[in-house]
Amino acid sequence: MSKPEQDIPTIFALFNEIGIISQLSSRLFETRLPDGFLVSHFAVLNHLTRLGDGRTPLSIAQALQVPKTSMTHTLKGLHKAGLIAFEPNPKDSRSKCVMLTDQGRTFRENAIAALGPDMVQMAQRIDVSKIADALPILIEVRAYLDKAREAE
Amino acid sequence: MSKPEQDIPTIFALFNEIGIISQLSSRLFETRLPDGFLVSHFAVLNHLTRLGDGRTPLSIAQALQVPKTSMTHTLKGLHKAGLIAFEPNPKDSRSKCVMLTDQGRTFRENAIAALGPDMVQMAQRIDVSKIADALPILIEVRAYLDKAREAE
DNA sequence: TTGCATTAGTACGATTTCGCACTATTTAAT
DNA sequence: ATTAAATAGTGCGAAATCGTACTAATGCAA
Repeated sequence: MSKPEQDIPTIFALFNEIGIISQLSSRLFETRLPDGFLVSHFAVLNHLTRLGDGRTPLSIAQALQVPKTSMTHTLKGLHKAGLIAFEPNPKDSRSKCVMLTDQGRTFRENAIAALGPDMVQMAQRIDVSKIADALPILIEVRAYLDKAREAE
Repeated sequence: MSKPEQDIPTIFALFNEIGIISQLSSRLFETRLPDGFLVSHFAVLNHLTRLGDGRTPLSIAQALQVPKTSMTHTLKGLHKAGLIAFEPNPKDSRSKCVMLTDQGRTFRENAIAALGPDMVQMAQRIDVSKIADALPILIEVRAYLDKAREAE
């Protein structure tokens, strides 16, 4: 703790691994999605399913840590595919609410099912309890970066 | 171990966190790089510094897990900026060797220095020993995905 | 040796991503 | 109430990313 410079290589290594795993998992995931859909699309559907729909584009963008202009584009794609619907935001007419359609929910379920075999295979080859052990610090790092970004 | 389906949510959570951390750290990193440079550029310079230059574009692409067409583009940018040089590959004339220039080495050092304050601050707020503990499983996951991809 | 499959790299085009600038609306201050 | 500052979302343009298809060189087999 006395010499934080010593810790820098460890932090670098973390970001290095995370960058590559993110790259690998996204690409693998996308091969399992229907043509024309990306992880960015799935991430929105998943977010709305897990935390509830009716959220605004901005709040989704912040949760997924992408610029709001990117979210506009992603939502446009989901809307064109009929997976989400827009409703006016009764509390703020500058804004909108993003709603999941039935097709959107089905799409997410199918996507998860399509990944199932990969996940099961991975669960058989990797000690998942170690992943569970690693999750808290990752969540901590995420929260830290999130705050550091706000404070910028 | 008996019911891998139970592990799937844990694996999902891992990829979820990793995706967001990757997003956050890349964006933060890029704000510290000179204008026009991205994490993809730094990653190549860093790779060549750590493991030695003289590698081929394909081997770099595989190490960083990006398509070779993306690597062609990234290398073009580094070359235009004078940070790398190409030499013919004596063992295979289809290929080339990517060499670091002095400017390339300096660029990497400056980039790391520019990140220093962020890293130090993070090392002060986060228990880095927990990061060190988490690294082995991340490396294992990376290696697994890497193999799973080859076997595709 | 000859021929065929494989490999390294690239050109090209489609799409994504994202920063900047803008409009419309809301909030806050006086 | 009026005005200024902040906010939500988008249009636009530039750049990155990546899949497909191609060329050139290599390796392998008969």
